[in-house]
Amino acid sequence: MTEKILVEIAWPYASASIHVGNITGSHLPADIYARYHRLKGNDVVMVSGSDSHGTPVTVKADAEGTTPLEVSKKYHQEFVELFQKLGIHYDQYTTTHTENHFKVAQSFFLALKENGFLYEETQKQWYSEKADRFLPDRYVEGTCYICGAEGARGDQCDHCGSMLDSTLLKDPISKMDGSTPVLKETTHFFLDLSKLEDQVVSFLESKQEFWRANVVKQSLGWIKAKGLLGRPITRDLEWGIPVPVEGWDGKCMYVWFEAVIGYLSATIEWDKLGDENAKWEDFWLNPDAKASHFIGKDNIPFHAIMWPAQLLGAGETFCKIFGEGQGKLTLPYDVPANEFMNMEDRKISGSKNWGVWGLDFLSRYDPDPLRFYLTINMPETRDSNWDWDDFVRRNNDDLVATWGNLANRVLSFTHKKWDGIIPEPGQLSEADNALLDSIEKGFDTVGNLIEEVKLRAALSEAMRLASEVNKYLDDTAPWTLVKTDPQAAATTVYVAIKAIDSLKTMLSPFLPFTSEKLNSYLRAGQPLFGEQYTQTVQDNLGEHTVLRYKATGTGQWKPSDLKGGIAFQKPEPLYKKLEKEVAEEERARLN
RNA sequence: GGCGAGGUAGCUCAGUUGGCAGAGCGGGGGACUCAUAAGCCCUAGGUCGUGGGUUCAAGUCCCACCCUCGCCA
Repeated sequence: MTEKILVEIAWPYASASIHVGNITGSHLPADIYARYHRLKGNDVVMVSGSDSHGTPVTVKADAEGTTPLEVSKKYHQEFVELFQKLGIHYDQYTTTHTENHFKVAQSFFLALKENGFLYEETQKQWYSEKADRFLPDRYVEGTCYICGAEGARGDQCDHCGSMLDSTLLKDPISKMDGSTPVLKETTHFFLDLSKLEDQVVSFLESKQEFWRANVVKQSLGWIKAKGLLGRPITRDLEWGIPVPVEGWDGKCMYVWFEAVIGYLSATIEWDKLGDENAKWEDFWLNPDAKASHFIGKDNIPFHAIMWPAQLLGAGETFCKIFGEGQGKLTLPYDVPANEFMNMEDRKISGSKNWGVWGLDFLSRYDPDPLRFYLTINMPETRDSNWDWDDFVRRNNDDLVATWGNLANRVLSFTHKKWDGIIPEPGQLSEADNALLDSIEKGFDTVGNLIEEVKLRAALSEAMRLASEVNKYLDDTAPWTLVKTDPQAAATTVYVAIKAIDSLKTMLSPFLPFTSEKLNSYLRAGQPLFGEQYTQTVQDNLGEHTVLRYKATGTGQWKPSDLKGGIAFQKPEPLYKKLEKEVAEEERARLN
């Protein structure tokens, strides 16, 4: 049965470069999952985009003396370039600053309003008369009213660790312009989460056996602690999506509320730009569709509590207001949140330049070694650590030695002794069949692990199978056999090539570039995967670039059916060994 | 402070319902030579964060504490 698989990745803020922690946290696991399902023949749509709105973008623009639009466009272009070079195959990577997203988000807002899940409330907030605007809590500094420490932020005091009520902060100063802010009343829309609490709780309870423990337990624990309270969904901002209600000029939707709606709007944009087979309704109004959110642990409450609440609240009314489709919006199938990756035992930090940035890495190294290291070290159950010595070691001792060398030794040997033609096998021995059976079972084992998003284990299992082929070769020793029994040696080599051809498929979600290269040796003109391309979209807000995917791949998640007698080109090594000194050089780049 | 996750071999991590502590890599030794001095075989190693408790039996269950990370509308 063909499944509808929606793969949704947390939207990166268009105000800072993407580092290895971001990649291993969400984009990479999502891509591996999506590629696997594409090979399985399922209908996959993988969506995300740049979060163009929000305070970080505005702050960056102020700092650089430019506009939020320019800042967001610059980072968006950078992200699109990175995903292409790293092979993150988005069907639709867009931005939140599009006419389409505005319309979807506003319809969503109005659906919640019509269904009675919004209310208005007036609160006091710091206001800079100098800049003529309200200040986000974390951009107000002052003296902590609990411990008396200076330099406390409006939302938290780093000295005593307390969460603060920003309006009680003493001697406040605006971090944006250095002025002394004043408290001013402002009215906002709130999402009435208390009315949705019961539905969210039963939704989470239904996922208890299936979702990762940290996701379910943290979410249920949060709700149990205080209950779900109303939460503001609008802010006093110029830059963002206007509140679609008369008399609300100068107010925009809060990004936490608006950005997650991007999953829906990106799918709708994908539909509009695609052919008649591309239907957003198949993924959003279909209870059997499987929608998974790939996020970091900091984002759990927004995807496991807020977003389900938003979807439940909008319900069938969204379609009515939006004017397309009919039915209830589908709730998430899974939220496989990852923990964090540290850099050389310290937290990754953009401002301290402590990290490895995706594009910078790819200017010196190939994408697959990065994907390999980030997968085998993925922070699935606890924080993990990027260590340059470990990177070099994993590259040389695992990737090159176990898998790269296996492919190279077999293909080189065959090319030398059989003139570049895969030999015809004779009768298969017990050992031959045992190896091929083992590999065949691997498709189920590895596939199931990927479906459960246990990607470290999945990759380890595939590597273990590669190791099994190495053992098989040493046991059968075709380089000796070829001197005494050429037909037996031919059979052995054929079996080994078939095993490698299968492993290439099994590893291709993880290592797409080198798998494609290996595949091209054996099946010229039959690529495993499709192609990425960019497209410029014009609308009332200007133009934006989207990254899209053309599904022209021929790869299938099943054992090799390669026949003897096929000519193949002389192989080149798939990976490079790295000098040990690389680790020292790279560490010197930090900070 | 509250909630959640994590703490197991030198390193990175597995350990399902309690039942003789596991893997990969690194270290030590060996046979081979197709291969990127890669691969294969053998081997060494651990007070399972700490302290109590339950049990015939605890990495696993209970209590307290320590450390790391995240969240707290």
